[in-house]
Amino acid sequence: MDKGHLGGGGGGGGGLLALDASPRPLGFLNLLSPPPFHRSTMEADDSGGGGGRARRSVEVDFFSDEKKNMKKSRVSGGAAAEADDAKGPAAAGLAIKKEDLTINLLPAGNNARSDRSMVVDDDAASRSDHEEKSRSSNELAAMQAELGRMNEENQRLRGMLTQVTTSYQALQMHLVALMQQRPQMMQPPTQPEPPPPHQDGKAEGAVVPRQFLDLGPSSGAGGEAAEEPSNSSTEAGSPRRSSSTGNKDQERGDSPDAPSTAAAWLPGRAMAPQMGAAGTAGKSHDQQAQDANMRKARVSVRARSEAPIIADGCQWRKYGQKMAKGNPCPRAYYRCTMATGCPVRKQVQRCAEDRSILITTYEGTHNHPLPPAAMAMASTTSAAASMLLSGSMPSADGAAGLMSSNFLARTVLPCSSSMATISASAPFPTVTLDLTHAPPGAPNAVPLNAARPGAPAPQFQVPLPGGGMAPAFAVPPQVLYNQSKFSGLQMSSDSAEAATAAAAAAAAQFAQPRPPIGQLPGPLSDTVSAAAAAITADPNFTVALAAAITSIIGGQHAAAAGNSNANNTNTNTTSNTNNTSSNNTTSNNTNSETQ
DNA sequence: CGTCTTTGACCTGCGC
DNA sequence: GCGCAGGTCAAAGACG
Repeated sequence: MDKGHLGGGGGGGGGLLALDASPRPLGFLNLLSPPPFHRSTMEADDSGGGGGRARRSVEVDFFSDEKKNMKKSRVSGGAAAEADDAKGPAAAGLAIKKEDLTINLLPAGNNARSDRSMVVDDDAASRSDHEEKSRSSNELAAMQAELGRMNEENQRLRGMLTQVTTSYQALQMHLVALMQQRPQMMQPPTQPEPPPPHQDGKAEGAVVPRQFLDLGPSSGAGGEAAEEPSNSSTEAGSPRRSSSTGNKDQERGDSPDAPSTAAAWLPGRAMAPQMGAAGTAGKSHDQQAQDANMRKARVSVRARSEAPIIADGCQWRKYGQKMAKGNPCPRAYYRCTMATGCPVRKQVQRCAEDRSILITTYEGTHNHPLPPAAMAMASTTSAAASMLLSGSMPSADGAAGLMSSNFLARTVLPCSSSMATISASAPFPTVTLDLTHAPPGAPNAVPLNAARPGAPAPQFQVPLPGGGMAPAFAVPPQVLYNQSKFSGLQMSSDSAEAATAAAAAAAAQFAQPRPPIGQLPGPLSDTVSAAAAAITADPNFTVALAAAITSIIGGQHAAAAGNSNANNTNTNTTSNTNNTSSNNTTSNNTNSETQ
């Protein structure tokens, strides 16, 4: 049954449901990616005017508002644009909060004033009445004072957020740069040019640990990154062996060197060629095997969602659909289109047992800058893949490796042994992040789309830590936390630190935001609580607040370390991250515990 | 007209 | 060697 394609999926494109769900699951926050605010996915853009992407899929984008704004700047490529948007939206989000605040609270205040005026004019008012008025005006004053404070706080947080966003962007770019560089360094085998002094990651002592940690992105010699050395920005020009990932032509092998390149990252057919012909190019068998595995490493995310696809911040193009054996639901194949030659692909399929569960499997590492919104997922997946590969690399030591991987999984997700599973038995090593099960203490498996009853089938935003990108699931805090830890521990790579930091922030987010609000003391408590409730009811506010708090927390950490948040991160990134990672991880734990 | 989705055909790997 | 299944290609059609 080769032709197992579903006849219909979207039938010609119907329409993308760019639902603008104002009510967003409070649970989702993308830490590192400041842009959680504008989480507008590229797909969202499409819904607007761009090409016919509208029909792409029924993704729910909670940030469609921002999206609309972004739409104008839509962009083709926009990494830079994204960055800018990241800030803008974020600010916008905060601004909105203020407005909401004003809307919710001022009315009461105005009324109060009116009442007061009336009281003044009305001498006949009873004394008790007068007292009551006075009291209310006092309350009003208090409230206003409180409001003012909140506004100031808001401003402050906004500033911090902006700062963090900036730092984040810088870090991201730095990471990308590193990722691009590394492949080149590790590619000597396939490149005629004389290898730098220590090129080979395997040979270089200093690099070894690093490689272990960096698998994801660089995938060292083999990862997609390796395949696409540095074509992220200038893919077209570089002579680079037809940047495997390059354009379709190249992918298809049209290009002269297609065999080695195109095949390089093409899963099915690529592997063989890679290991065979390409392999002969010069890599040792071990190296080849390693590369192959890296390429094959997959990260699967299981989450409940009614949406056909999760918005992970990246732009995907569907290139195939097939019925998979043993599952009545079709499997859809998507390819990242944010960059021409991006090797990243993902498969989306619903769980046969529980169709409410969406299984998204990522393969490969982006070879281009990612919008903040996409950083979390990307980093997480690459980190997970890295961990997986490093731990289960057949060539290294199969059994032991696998064991260590599982160990890591357990270690990383102590709260839920089922949260993450690592399988090396499959055709390709796969890490499965199961977000369908809430860890102990958590409300319980929270249907992502059910996070908010009234909300339209959402797409969950997965606050994956990794450097930021947050895929898209509205997961329960606990889940996020675990997720964060998972990523944090897993990633030893540059992104790992970011991820870790994000994780910490995430943990903190859920931990700190609300309590304070609910703890407002005094007679104002009721009123303020009501107002706060109204305000916090707005997902945007929650997100913004969480992000702000996150930034604060991050700042504290940084301060502790004697560096700014950005510096801290950058430092980690540039230097060897081992210690840093662990530190960050620790921080995460601490934060989470705090909560 | 350009871009994206659909979907039948094709390729490749794997088990028997 | 054969059949099956997974994965990808690419022509055709749909959509804005």
